[in-house]
Amino acid sequence: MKYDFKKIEKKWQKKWEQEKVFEVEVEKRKKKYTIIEMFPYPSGEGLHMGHALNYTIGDVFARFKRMKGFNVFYPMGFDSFGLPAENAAIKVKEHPKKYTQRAINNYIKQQKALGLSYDWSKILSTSEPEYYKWNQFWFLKFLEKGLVYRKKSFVNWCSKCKTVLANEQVQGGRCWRHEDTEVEIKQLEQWFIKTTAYADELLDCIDNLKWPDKIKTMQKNWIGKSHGIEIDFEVENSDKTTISNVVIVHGCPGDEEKAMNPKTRTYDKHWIPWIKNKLEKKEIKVFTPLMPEPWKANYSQWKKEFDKLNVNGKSVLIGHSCGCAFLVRWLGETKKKIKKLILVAPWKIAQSGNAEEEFYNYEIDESIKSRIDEIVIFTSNDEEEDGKKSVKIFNKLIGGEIIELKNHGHFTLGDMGTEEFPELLSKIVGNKSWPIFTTRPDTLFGVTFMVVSAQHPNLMELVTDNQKKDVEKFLKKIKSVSAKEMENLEKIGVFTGSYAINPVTKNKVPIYSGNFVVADYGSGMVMAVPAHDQRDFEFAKKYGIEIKQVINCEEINKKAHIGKGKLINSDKFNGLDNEKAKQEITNFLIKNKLGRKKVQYKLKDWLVSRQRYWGTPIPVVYCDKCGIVPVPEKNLPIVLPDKVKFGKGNPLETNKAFVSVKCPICRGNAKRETDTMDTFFDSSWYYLRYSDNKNRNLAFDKKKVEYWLPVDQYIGGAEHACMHLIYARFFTKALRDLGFLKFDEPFLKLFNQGMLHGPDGEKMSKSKGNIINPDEVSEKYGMDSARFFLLALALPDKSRDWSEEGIQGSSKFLKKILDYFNNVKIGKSNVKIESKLNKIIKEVTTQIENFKYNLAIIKIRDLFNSLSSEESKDVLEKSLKLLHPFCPHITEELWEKIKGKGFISLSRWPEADEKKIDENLDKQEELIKKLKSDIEKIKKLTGHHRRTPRARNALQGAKKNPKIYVYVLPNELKTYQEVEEINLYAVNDKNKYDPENKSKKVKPNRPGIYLE
RNA sequence: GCGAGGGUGCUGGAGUGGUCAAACAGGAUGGACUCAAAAUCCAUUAGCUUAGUGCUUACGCAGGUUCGAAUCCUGUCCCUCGCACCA
Repeated sequence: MKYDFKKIEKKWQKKWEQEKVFEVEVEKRKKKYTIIEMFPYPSGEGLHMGHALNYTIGDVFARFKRMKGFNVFYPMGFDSFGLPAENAAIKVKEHPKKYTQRAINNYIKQQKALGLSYDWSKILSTSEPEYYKWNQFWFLKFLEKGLVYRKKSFVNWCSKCKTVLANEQVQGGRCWRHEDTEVEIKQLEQWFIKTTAYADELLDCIDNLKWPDKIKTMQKNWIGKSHGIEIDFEVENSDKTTISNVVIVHGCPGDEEKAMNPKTRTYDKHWIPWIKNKLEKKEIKVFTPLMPEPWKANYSQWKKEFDKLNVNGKSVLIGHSCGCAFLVRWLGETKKKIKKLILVAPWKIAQSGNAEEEFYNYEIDESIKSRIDEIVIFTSNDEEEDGKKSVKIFNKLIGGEIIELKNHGHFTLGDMGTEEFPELLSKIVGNKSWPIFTTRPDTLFGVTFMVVSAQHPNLMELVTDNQKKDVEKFLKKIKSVSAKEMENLEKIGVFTGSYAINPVTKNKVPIYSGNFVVADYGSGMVMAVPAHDQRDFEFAKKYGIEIKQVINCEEINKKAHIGKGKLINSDKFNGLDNEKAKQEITNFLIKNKLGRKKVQYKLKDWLVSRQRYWGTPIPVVYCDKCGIVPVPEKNLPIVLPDKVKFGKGNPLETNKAFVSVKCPICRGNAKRETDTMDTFFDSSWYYLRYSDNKNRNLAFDKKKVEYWLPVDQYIGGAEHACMHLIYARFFTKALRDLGFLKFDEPFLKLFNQGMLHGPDGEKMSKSKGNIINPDEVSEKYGMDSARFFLLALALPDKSRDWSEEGIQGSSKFLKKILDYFNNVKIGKSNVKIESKLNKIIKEVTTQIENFKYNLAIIKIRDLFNSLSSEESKDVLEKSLKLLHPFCPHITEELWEKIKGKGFISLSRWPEADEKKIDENLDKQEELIKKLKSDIEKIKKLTGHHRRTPRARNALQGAKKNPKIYVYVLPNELKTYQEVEEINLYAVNDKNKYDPENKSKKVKPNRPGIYLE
């Protein structure tokens, strides 16, 4: 019979939709099960068969869990912001909004045609203001909490995407979207999210997740936690010890210090005496002038005092707090040239400062930065708000490097908890000390050189005039290396001219710049121990650097010695086992304040700003007076303007109406941020929004989120291991700490589906022309056939190739089932089939539970193949149910036929009845099968149809169409009873007819056969 | 280089100590049906041999453990995926 699959599919898809079969609501009493597939980016090209496979894998699971009695939450949405829409807009001149809407509509249509059981009422799309309003909301919350910050740093830029990229989006030095495009390193100011704040928790929770091990290890490696020690190495650059003097201007204390004597007052204390002492030991002249009446500081009085000092082009000026305000004003007025200006916790806000108002109220002269070699501003994460504002004010006009330290408050003794301020010291003397991270302190005595990253921002500070040419040549050379060569690049480097001093041996070792050191891991410089590190070894061999053995082993010739051993050449640590030495040396360094224990992560903060249009606008404005100002929550969403000009850079920049705004604080003129958010921001929390997708007042209702989330089963590709999946985990934790969520992890279980390749075994792509279109397949064979075929092909997490014959086979099988149900007589079933059915129910249930769909399908095939022309209604129903998750349409159709009403989609999954399972029946069946096949063979060889040469041979000496006698053991008589066209005897049968004594050879399960 | 997972018949892919020449499917070959084809059904599909039981060779390669290995162990080669100079 012919079947109109398309008609059946349409019929049921319509019914499911009309009767809202898959729509769910919070039902406190029912156990929920949430299944979410990574939502797609709606591409204009529509779905191909590979997508169909991905969704079907989830759908089978959802249908199964639903039948198992769970309140199944299975929504779908669209990750609709993103570059392709914008690029299409530029190319075909269609607005991204239109393009996206069209693509989404097409997706929905296609997805519905696949027979997926989504609850479409929960749909969302990230490019709608109702959604991205909450992106902006989260951004502001993060900002408040200090989880978002803006920083100038070295970032990755893709020239094709025309935007910066997050670390996670750079793969092997290339853009994740453009495998042929090497990213450029640029120094830019960008927005970052402090994912590193959760590095430890992200790492620790991984083990509790039921995720594929592969993904778990990938994430662990990405976070890359390692324990080690940071050792301070003094760095010497003979060219740069050219400071004539250092002047430190203290801040302004409150009135209470007026009466205090020099011993008890604090304003010229905290780190000032310490730094003075340190510098004087290095024979640097230090002035720490006491300014007149600092509790009511007056600029001209201070100036009089200050002018007494010899400030010249080689001076370093340091200010603390309002001392900074003084220095900047003084530098502006006198137009003096100096070497360095260092502002420590600067202050420029009159209302909250201790000095007279006129002291602060002056215009900063921007030109001073042209007269100073280096400007540095120190601040702290826990500085007061006005202090932070002051930093921004100074930085905006005179620039300079901002160094934010942790828990230093206003850099007074109480705030810092110590008078030591080594960061300042190193800034004054020009990075005189570098902290070096190592996990091998046991080899410290074997350090024979240092290597600093060629990309390090402070590299040039180490380079002496003599070496400048060489270094520049080297930098040029490594820049021209193509991405391909990067893969097994030779380690090369160049001497910088500077030396480092080993803190324990006091040996002077050369500092090289090398292409194999990562700039932003550790401090960007490594201590090299060529005897015990392969990389260092190669480098040392190449440049003829000394190789000093410190762990006892054989002569080192071709390879470094990496393993264990006892220490040698290591002074008082000699003879120690190297593992033991690690601890001892670490303790020694800590005791002598030469180093500290350090945990180092590979994970970096997430760069979220993008210089593109089609994304969520970042909700801040830049005000000339107030600096960076967050947009008040009540003004959200900041809607992306429709009317923009595409083509040159970010269209938002040229949109005046969007850019020019009033400052929310001072009402003055301000500029809106034109960067948009990385679309991974959108996808970091969409699963939460599903639970309450229409809420206009909240991102989601707490009760709804708490019922439906976290996701029980998440399904998606492995390519997101270190991107989406880390961001989403971070988000969940951050929102938890902001009080929005109660759980720690978004996705309890994760399944990675495999990929569907084209018939040629290649990845499906338009350019290869091997794309299989689901619409066409469904037209030809029906969607159920396609689903059945795709899932039968391989384990769902393995990749597979599409094949036309394959789907024909599946289609045949389904037709057979339809035929069978059209002809089957409903009556009684025998014990055998009952046993088989129950056994298979048991197997299929666990197989689906464990995503072994292909094995489940094998069993289901076996089951249907064993059904006879008459079966009980119960057997038929249960069999259909087993098939339903895979082939939802035809099973609904057949269900209607035998049951008359209701949806099989909503029926209960069958339970296996253990009592009915009889293992022996199976074995018996096999024996019969074997005997039947033997008889078949004999008949063929002796019958009329002998067309093969073999059959002709075999016939010699045998009668045509002989009678067949079969002898079995008496207890097996019953087993073989049903084999037709033979004469069956038990070996001890009285009536036996056995001229050749065949019965003597009969063994258990092995009948004897005699032909007459 | 490191980490993870693999290598089974013509193909996809089951199988983790005997019941395995190896599920299930696809392909191929032969047969039944038919005037013929498609569809359907049946059989065969490592080699030799027998009516049948039998024998030989096989689960990347080479060894080992065992009464017995696709399955356990050791070494080795190859493939796929991920990270990539992380100190």
